[in-house]
Amino acid sequence: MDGSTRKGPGRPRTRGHLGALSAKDPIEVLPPTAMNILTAARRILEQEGFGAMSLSAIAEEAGEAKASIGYHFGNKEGLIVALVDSLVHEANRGLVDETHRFPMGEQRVRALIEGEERIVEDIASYRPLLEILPHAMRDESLRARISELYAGYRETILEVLDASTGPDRAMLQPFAMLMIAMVDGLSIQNALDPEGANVRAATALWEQMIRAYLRDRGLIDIG
Amino acid sequence: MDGSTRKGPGRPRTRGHLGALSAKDPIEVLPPTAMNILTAARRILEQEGFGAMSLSAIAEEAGEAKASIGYHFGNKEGLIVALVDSLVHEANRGLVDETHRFPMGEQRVRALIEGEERIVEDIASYRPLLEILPHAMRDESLRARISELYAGYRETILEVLDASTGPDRAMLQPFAMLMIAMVDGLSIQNALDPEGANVRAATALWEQMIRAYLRDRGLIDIG
DNA sequence: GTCTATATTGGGATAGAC
DNA sequence: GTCTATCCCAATATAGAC
Repeated sequence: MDGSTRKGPGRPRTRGHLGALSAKDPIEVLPPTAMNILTAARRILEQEGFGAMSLSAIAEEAGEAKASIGYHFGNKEGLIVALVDSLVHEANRGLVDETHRFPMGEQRVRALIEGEERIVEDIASYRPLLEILPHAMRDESLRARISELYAGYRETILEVLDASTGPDRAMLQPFAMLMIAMVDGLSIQNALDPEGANVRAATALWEQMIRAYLRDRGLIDIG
Repeated sequence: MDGSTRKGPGRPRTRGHLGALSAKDPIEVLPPTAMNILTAARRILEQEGFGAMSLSAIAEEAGEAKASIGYHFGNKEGLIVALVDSLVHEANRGLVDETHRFPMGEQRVRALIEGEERIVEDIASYRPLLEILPHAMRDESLRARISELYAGYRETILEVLDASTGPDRAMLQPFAMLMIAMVDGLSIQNALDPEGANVRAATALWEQMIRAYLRDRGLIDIG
């Protein structure tokens, strides 16, 4: 249980605090074996869930020895933390990339909305996060990381709305929360019942409501 | 794995299909030992999560013998199914009770919105569902049950809006989905970061948007 | 119906050779 | 750094006495 006595690089890496959008942090710098293990763990998480992430299953999927997990990540908890870090980093970078391919303004808002609609409709994309959430709520270290991810989401949305600074910021913070909540909430309904729940109609309605709101406030009008 | 060869009452109970709001279905009719086990499992799920629901932990919490779980529920899967049934039934009844204490109209809509706000702000109330969701997505029998729960939610919301029948129904179905999605999504953000995320501001904004929408459509105006 | 005791499996961790 | 072999423990399931 006490990671401080272990050998190898697997001991908890010290890091001041997790910068929300740290440039190229996390894992591409890992030794190849560690990378294999991490991506294997991720595949299992995505396809079979958290409960299926046994060390044996991960080692087999990775084509590495089970003991190598201990060497590189200390223990299972260390592996999970590294995995969450990689998920968080990639998710955040995904949203940023998606929106920044367009110049500020209507186009970028469009890209944001369309990106979110795509996430809602792609069941697999929401799965890893949903698998991790329950554990994150019981583990302070995971909770903080996922929480940073959400803060980064909110920040990106504000930026897309051209409100990352300025007087609109306070007003649009809750709006950003609603945008994110809608993605999560509709993803759940879509995953539970893709047939019965008409997610497309719901996202269309939501888009209408967004437009009405932004127009009323004299903000960007996405026609 | 094959439940068909077991002894005792624990074999999978046949049921035609799960009526969304079946009057008093599920578990109050269980023998006392089974009830103890079920409520104990539930306490553990709420307080320590799905992963902590080992048969030993449940038996200890219930003050019953571990083997009695096998006798009454067949195996662990049978217990989980019964647990989800009880959660679903209670959750649905909760929403119905909450809204039906008022006459149709503005008051009932108010009760709906306030009930949802309370859920968002009460972290514990969302927990059991969030714990179960990942498993429900991998287990068809659980998925169907939770999916019925959501269909029941939608139905209740339509009824509160006085649109369970009639031409408004098709139009308001997506609206009901958004209402539910917002509860789920904001609950997540609140659980992850009660301090950093200003959930009250977000729910207030959402209420504004709801009102504007319903007013525009000439539907119930909740002043 | 309920309990004790046990069979069996699989998980995480690590020692020690290479 | 990597691998094999092993240890220890917890978990599910069930046999069989009561």
